[in-house]
Amino acid sequence: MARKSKTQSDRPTLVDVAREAGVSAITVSRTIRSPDIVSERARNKVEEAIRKLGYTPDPAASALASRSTSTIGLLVPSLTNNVFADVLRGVYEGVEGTRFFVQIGNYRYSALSEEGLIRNFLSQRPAGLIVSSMDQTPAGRKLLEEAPCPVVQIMETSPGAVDMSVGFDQLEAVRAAARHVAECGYRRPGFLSARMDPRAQRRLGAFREEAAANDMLDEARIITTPQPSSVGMGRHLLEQLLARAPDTDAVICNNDDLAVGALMEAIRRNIAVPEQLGICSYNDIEMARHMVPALSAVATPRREIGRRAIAMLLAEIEAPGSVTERHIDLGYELVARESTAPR
Amino acid sequence: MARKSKTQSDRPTLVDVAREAGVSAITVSRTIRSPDIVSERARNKVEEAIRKLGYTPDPAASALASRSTSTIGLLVPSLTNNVFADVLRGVYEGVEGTRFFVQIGNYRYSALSEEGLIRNFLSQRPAGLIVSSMDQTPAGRKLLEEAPCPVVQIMETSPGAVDMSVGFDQLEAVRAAARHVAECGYRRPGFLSARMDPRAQRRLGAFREEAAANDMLDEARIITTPQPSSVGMGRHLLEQLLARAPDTDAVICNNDDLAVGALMEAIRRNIAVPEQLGICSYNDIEMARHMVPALSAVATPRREIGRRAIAMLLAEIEAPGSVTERHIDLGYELVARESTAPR
DNA sequence: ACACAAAATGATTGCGCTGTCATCAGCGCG
DNA sequence: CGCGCTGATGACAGCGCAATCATTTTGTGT
Repeated sequence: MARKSKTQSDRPTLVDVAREAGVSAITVSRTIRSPDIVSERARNKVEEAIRKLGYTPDPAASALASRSTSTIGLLVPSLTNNVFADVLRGVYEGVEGTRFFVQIGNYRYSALSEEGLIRNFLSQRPAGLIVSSMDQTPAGRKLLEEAPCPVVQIMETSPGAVDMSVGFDQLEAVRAAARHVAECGYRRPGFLSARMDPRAQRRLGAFREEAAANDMLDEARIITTPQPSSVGMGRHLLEQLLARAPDTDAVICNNDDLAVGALMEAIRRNIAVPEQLGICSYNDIEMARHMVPALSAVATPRREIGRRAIAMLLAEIEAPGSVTERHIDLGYELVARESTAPR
Repeated sequence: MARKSKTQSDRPTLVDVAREAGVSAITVSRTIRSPDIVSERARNKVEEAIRKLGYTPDPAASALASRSTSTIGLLVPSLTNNVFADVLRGVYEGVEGTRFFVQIGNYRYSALSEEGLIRNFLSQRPAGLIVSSMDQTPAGRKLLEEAPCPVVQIMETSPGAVDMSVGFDQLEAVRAAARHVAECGYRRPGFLSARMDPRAQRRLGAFREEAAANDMLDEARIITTPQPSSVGMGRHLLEQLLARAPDTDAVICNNDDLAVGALMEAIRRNIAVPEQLGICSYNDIEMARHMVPALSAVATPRREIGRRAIAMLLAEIEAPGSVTERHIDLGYELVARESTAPR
């Protein structure tokens, strides 16, 4: 207990390094955190000692003393969803090589557990937070507003963002899909959607508006399920759609899984795509373009969202207030391929 | 500086709660960590005080004092790969509701950066570690052997596992695929593989053996690339294969992306699957069974691997040495569907 | 050579919690 | 009625680092 740490079988500490290098502990701390304010002589000695002892800083002690960590919290509603898998990749690309690391919280599309996770993350004094929606509970929102760290909300555009945001106009993107289908000459489009979280609801709303504007809204052609999205679900939903409205001539799918599933179901039934049935997907993951026929889709910048979110966060962490462009709209792109065609 | 923490604008501490509840700080600590050794009276008072003050423990202080965290490190070679996405889901399912949380490290199929990540994670005093291979550098392996926490190696079966392991026999699984193709009567099978990490290499080796045993090994039909796997890559590799060996009558793909890509390329070229070309996939992600034709595949227990790995880890953390079954073989399953058929 | 600013370094203290013992109350039992 | 025992509680120190302020060294201009 009273032994000097040197005698402990444990890892070396700052003090051990300091002794080895013949400097004070704080100098060691400084050569690690801001080498430029330490003389070259001292720096060399310290670095040598660190190498010799195999020293690595204890993040817990650092966090306690400095009252902040190198953790960036990332809240996503799902791990299953390909969309967030892509966002995640972008995020990890962005943190790679920095001193930060990411911790993922999955709130499973439950605003309540999202609130819990926010509370939980915040209690860890994170360096920054990325959250995947604007749909927090009032308490959750308040926590974010008062968070002692930068916060980036992703996926959608700014209205109501707490601090910073990166995304695109999801509603406009869906409208673009509906418009595209209408412009191709399809007159009786359906809409398939799984997992009806608030964002999916809003997208459906946007579809309704745009369809109505083109005088082709028919509630019977809107098929949704609260269950998770999957290729199998896409097949199932198309099956339902065709049972309820056999004369449907196009279908907009709320994501790629569903679109692939719908396409496969159409092929099984010998329904010609795009002639008898147009299919337009949402998000455009890599496989969509390789299907036969290749899927038309609204491409969304998922990976880029992750990258930019991290970039903003890091900039703001290094120099609070330095980020001037606090709300980024990355846009979307309608990519017409073979699964829709002018008729 | 000399102010009592009460005056600080900051969050309440253990001491604040203790004062509020009229007990000592350590009692508060105990009611949080092991409520059963605290009298009911004290527990109630403390819980009340915690609620009143909105206290949350500071994990950094806890980690420093107790010399251990609630972090579980998860090292994966890729975030893009669907296989690890599934493992990840299993892992997150497993930690949900526990006091632990997962931190992911992506070593991008580089044993060297894996070593760095191991070092890095270990310096955080994790509660446990999950690593996705047996292919560490010698130094990396040594670190794992001496790790002061339980370690689970996943994906493969035990030979050479450092501590615990969960996986299945990858080589036997590939052999099963080759055998299946042979049993269907295909005589000139090819093999497509992307991202030739050590595991992929070994699988290719197993294919070679089994193919040779069935007298149908032809090096010209083995097409690999160091690049990442994707559906597009699957199309590309099949294209190469057919250019080099047009009489190929079946193809075993090292994962589902490639298989889907190969299938799509075959469809584009009007090659009848399974009649002219049999396709057998590896892993069997959800979409594989929904393709037209449905893909035959060796199904691997990815999600279950994640779940079991966490389960073992948590058991071992709670009671070191309590886990008796330290090497779990979850097996695989050959699922014959439409993309292969007896001829 | 000297004064003075700037740069480099150091001593001290405390972050919030838990490990380790010591203490104390309550209880059954001879 | 006091003994020892168990279960509950507390006092104290220290985990390893960084903030703060004090001190020393170095460099600069005249």
